[in-house]
Amino acid sequence: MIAKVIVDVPAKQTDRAFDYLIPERLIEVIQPGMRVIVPFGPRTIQGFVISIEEESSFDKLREIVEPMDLYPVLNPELLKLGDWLTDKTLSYKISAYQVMLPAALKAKYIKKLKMSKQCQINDLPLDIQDLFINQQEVSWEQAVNEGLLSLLQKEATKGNIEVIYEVKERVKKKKLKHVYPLLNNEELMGIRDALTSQAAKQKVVIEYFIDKNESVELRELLSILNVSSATVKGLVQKGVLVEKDMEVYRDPYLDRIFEKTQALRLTDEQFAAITPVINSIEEEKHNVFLLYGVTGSGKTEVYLQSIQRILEKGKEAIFLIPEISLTPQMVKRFKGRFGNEVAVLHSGLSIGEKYDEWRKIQRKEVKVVVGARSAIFAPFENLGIIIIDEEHETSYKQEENPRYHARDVAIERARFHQCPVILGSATPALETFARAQKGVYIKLTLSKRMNNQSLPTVQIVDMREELREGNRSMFSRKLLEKLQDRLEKKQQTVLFLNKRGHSSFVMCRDCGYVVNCPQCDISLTYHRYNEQMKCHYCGYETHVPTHCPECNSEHIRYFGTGTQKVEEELGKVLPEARVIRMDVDTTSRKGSHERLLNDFQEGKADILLGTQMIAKGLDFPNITLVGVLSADTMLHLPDFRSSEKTFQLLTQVSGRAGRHELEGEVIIQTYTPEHYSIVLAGTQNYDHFYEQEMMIRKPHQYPPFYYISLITVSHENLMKVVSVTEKITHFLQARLSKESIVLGPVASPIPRINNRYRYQCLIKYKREPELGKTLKTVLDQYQQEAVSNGLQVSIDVNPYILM
DNA sequence: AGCACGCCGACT
DNA sequence: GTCGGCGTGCTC
Repeated sequence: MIAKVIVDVPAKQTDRAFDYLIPERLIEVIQPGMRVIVPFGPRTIQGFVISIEEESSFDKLREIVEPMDLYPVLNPELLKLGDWLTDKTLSYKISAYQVMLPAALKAKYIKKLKMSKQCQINDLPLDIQDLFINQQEVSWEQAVNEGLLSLLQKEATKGNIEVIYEVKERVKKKKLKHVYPLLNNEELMGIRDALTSQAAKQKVVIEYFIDKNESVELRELLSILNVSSATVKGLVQKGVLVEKDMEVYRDPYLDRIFEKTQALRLTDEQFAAITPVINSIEEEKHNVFLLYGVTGSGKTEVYLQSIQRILEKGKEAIFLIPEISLTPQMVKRFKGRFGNEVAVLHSGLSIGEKYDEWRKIQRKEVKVVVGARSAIFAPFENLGIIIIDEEHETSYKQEENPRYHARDVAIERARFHQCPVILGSATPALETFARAQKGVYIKLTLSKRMNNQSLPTVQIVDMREELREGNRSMFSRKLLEKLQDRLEKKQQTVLFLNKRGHSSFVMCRDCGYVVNCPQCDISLTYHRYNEQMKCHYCGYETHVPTHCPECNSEHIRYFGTGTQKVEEELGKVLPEARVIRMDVDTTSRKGSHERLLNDFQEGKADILLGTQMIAKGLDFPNITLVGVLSADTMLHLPDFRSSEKTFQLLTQVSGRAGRHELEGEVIIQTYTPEHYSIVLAGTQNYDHFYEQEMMIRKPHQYPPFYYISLITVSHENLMKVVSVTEKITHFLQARLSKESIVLGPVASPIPRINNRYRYQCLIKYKREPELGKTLKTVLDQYQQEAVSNGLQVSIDVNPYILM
């Protein structure tokens, strides 16, 4: 029997199945979807069996060494999905399979040197003999470090030394030692009575098991009975007890009790929204729904009850949520409703923890997965629904290969399972809303907040005006006044600082010189804790200069506003306010995110100050004021979606206020109060924004009117980059239809990263069925060059970031 | 991706 | 004459 195997070598030439002989003893064992260890050239590597066949056209077949799994890690659906993913994202098969699995299943390779069997230690040169005196094998690294590599290689050609390649699992299954008695109570009593008085401790252990004749964790037993492991070992030797390793899960939520919650009564609107979903579930029909509901309109309850119905039908559900809003609050809602039917997958978990959550899914021990982007690949086999909350979030798009969008994968999987998809948002992506308008998706609307609470009132403050009237602080008078008011009323405020596109850079106040990265054409970001400036792209780090390198002025310092700075300023203007700051610095430690939010919820602070991460999901009754310190920082990014992103963010943040009994107020500070995305965020009118934005996208031929694909070329040599990009552009212009637009070559918005120049070519098209093939030819042509001369070509179909 | 094979310059 | 540079091509 032959296994077709995709090997773990992400390269153009190896991006196809290789045939392997299945040895006799493994014929019943090896199945499609399993990971196997195979010889590949001189190495041994990991591979995925994609199918099993009778024969092969290749005549020098080698054998599979061994399987790495007891059961397939990829089911037939996921194997097929891998093909689809490869096709859509122009990525390698192996990368597609790897992205669908937890990182723990990615192989680790070890290279070692070993003395051959026929070789005696005296046959080796003296320098090497030391190495093998006390050990059989020497790691490759050690050989390199001790500079013995060339000597060893010489011996290897003589046949005295062998090079071994080993495939290792990245993560071990966590195991705990358990013990249990082999005998029944009567026999145990017999043994007990036969024990001499010296064996008092053994007696204690036996009595424990007489009382409780079942398996117990060794460590626990030792601590309960206060005996040593030697005691237990003695009994094991006598054949009274047995030890065995029991596999356990690393459960990040182990000691937590989740209060059981019941389904809430739906409002009329919620009921109207859920009905078509339920119908779709009952009819096992594939539909895509857009659940378009204003902030605080109770979308989550609709999700929960849809999932409830899926569980009643014995099916499974995937619930996606952006990493940033995968808060403990959210987890609590799911675990509270569905108990241990829920697995949670997010980046805060260790590799081992993720692996364990994944195995719970694989073994059908859970029915619901709550997770960020990659949870879309949860290995369910009987999927009943996929829900994507905050579907407009850009984090659903993976920015490395394979560059997939979770929304597309969701729809593909749902099509396979003939089940519904719910895309939920108060501010849908323009593409999504357009499809809903066209009837491709079914639009379900929640226009009212729960408890009939009105949306918060929004005021836009012109910061230029403030400046003109002599207020140079970062708080407008209006915001300050409201802040004071909330302090007096003992109500809470959320202050939002949009840092994206506004990181603190170092600038000379005399000549305007900005410190840039010497290798990448972007400004360095100032980090206060070590007084250093760092490049976001290549990691270059340097001290803040004391004098301007251009004009030698001493007035060189950092600009821009960080959360720390705001916190300081707050301390000056409102010294009595208690502030909790949430940003990457204060939430990097595990669990600190949760702790800070808990503190805020419990009223231990008056003001919650933070970045993106507080824009979503916060749902605390006492928040009545939201302040946005600078609304327009991301408006000037070189991205056609910047207005959309600004509107979405402002609307999301505003939605944090007044979600319960108390009414909410929002203050948005801006330097461009006339910009439509800010004006309309003020009225919180998405429909209006949609129309306005569509009117702008249309003449510029941007999505949703056109699809786009982006090709980025990079190389150390600027001329090379330009000429290759030019060639690609011409090639595409010749190949694509007249209706399509090929733009370029142009310098990328980040024209240089790590000393590599970057040029790009943007394709806009409405219908281009052969585009995938054409782009693949471009990749085939130039990816070969990558090895020989360092040219890199990357293609992003439907990019979210044009950089 | 690794690695071997193979063909040309600068050294014992 | 050989050691070693990296261009080329293969891995079931």
